[in-house]
Amino acid sequence: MTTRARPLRKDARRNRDRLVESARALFARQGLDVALEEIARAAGVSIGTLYNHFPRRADLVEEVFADRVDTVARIAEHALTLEPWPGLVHFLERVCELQAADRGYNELVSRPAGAHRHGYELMSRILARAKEDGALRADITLEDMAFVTWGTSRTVEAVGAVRPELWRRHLAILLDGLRADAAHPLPEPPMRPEELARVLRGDC
Amino acid sequence: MTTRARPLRKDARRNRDRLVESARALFARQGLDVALEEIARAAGVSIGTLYNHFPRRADLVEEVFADRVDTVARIAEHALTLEPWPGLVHFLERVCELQAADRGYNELVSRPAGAHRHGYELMSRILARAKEDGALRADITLEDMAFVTWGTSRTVEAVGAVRPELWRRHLAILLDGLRADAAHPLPEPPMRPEELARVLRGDC
DNA sequence: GCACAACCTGAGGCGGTCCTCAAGTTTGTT
DNA sequence: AACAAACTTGAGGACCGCCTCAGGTTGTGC
Repeated sequence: MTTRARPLRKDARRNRDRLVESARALFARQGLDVALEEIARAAGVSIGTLYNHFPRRADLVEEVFADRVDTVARIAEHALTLEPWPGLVHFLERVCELQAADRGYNELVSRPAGAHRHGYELMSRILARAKEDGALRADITLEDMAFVTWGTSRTVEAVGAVRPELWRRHLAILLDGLRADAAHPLPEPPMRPEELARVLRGDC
Repeated sequence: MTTRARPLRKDARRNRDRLVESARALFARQGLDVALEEIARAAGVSIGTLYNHFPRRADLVEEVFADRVDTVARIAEHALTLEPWPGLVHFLERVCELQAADRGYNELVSRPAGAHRHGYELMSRILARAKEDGALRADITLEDMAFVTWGTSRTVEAVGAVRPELWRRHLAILLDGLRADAAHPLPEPPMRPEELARVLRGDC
């Protein structure tokens, strides 16, 4: 957590908030690689001030997308109130909607390096329920869900300008591939949790 | 075609070949955004010479990946000699292998803008056969194959450093989603050919 | 072996982003 | 009101990749 020893001076607080707000808007529209100077300009603040508050770009990114952790958790909790399979579908659809609505978030979750996946425990439960129900194939693991994120992320970004909702078709095909009644043996063992971690850290 | 009125002078020919060769290697390892100066250096040639032969980066990219058109066509032809469903599987696996083996090619086929998809007619035949056979679901179109490319492309690039073959698992799940026995109604109508063209052109 | 066209060279200008820091301004405190 | 600490400012240096062009070099045809 970013609890500070001293509270910020009120002008500093204001500037910081403006920076986060501008960054949020620009990340959403233009992705995570916007020029920092542009963010500062949009916030009506100098580039030096931006660096005062966020020495590294990653600090700003983290601040901007901190709320997404809660959002995903809430989605997951709601999914758990539905029937097992529809719950899984709902969860994945809502997460993809987040990706489709925010280019920066889409890059964040799909780009190895700097990504952190949310709501592990909740997602595990969603999967476990769907498996017990017999709807989700048994050979799918939590780590396989990364394929859904990565797969749709490219589609979302590709078709965004032409037909923004088209990723739903891609996801639907993928979902049919997750159903127990379609299951054919999978090649390659699933990612071990530690392997996924390395991927997300962007190890080389 | 790049048939020239005059044949190149022999030193020019040599330099051009070296440039293409160096570019091929660097694109494969580092992606399409390598510095042009680095390519020139690797070719033992000045940056000016690179610009003489390839005024725009796209010219160089096109030259480097020209052979892929034939490669994909050959894969498709071979796929047509197999049983319908295994033929489709084989085709998609081989194309993904190309993506996995060459970062530049992976970016080229998956990145809207500058991409051109190969062997349309052949791929159509592969799909048609698999549908007639009853293995491939009937509501899948040629344009849906873009989802396979886009989907696996991100996975390929994400897991390349950790477990290069892991995309096979992603592809297998996707393939199970393409099977007729798994088919559930799809949301969103398929891309119209013209929509796919716009996506690949990178329209905004 | 001469002359001209074809080709090569690379220093340097341009535009862009990152990041720093010394000097100036604002805020909270006494 | 006055002071110290907190904060802001923005010009400017460093780096990078793109691209040009005037001048030098090499190959080819006669």
